[in-house]
Amino acid sequence: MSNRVSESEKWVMEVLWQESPLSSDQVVERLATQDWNEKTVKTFLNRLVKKNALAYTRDGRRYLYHPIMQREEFLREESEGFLNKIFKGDMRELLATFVDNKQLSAQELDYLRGLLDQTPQKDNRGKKR
Amino acid sequence: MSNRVSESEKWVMEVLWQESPLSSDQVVERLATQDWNEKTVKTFLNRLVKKNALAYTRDGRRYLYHPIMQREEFLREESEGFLNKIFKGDMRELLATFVDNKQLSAQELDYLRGLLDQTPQKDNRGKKR
DNA sequence: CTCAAACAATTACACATGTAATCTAAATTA
DNA sequence: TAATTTAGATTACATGTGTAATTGTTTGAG
Repeated sequence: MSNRVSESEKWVMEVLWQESPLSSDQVVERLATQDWNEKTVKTFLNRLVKKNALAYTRDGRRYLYHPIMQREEFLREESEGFLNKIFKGDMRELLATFVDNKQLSAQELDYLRGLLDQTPQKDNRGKKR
Repeated sequence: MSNRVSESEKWVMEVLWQESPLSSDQVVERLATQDWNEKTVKTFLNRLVKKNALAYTRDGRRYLYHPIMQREEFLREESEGFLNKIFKGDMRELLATFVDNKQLSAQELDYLRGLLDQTPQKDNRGKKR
């Protein structure tokens, strides 16, 4: 089995990133909008445990699940993968496609400008790691 | 069969976006770096034709392939899908993740600032195209 | 203590994808 | 013309994913 969290599985992760630990039934409840059978959700919980994205503690006869993989880590990995797969790692083309085709709102543009203004650049000193 | 161009298939598309029409052998040549068996590439060509991403004309006993789907269209769709799947359509979070985690270079930042300065905003009147 | 309810674990099955091998028909060559 | 080559067409098969149903097991209700 791959170790990657699939699209459907991601919805389960989102629930648990928002609130955890939760029992499988609680996860099912919170995914009512997805209109999945309870069994389906449980399959995803199982697979996510096997993928080391979730873990659980026992609570009597049932499990309480909590994330191991963190949301930021997930987003970072997916973003990185997407950039490489679709844009061959060319950030400028990615940005151009988004900025160009998405017709960003004034707010999004301002937000982005703000980000840029605070963003330390790659060649800055003081970046530890 | 899904109509989506898969990751491997995309490499074939890239070749033909760059230069077309090409015979299958020519495509194989240009994909030498991928280290795929010729049969594998042929499979991808076939699937891409079925998916209406490629078409061909006959040239004697062989086919000359050319793209139907355009690169910009592909990038736009993939970007849109990624934004929705991973960031639930929240452009700000996407941008934040990229800007934050990718540690953009000074050049990329400048490039992005330039894009922003010319980008017409969503609520602008006179949106042409 | 026995049995049913309710969990989790296991199994199922179709479709997509990666990765080819085999089959078939047409063209080339002997 | 018969045999061989070769291109495309068809088939193959494992793994991942979506989507559950079935089986096994523990615990609470009688």
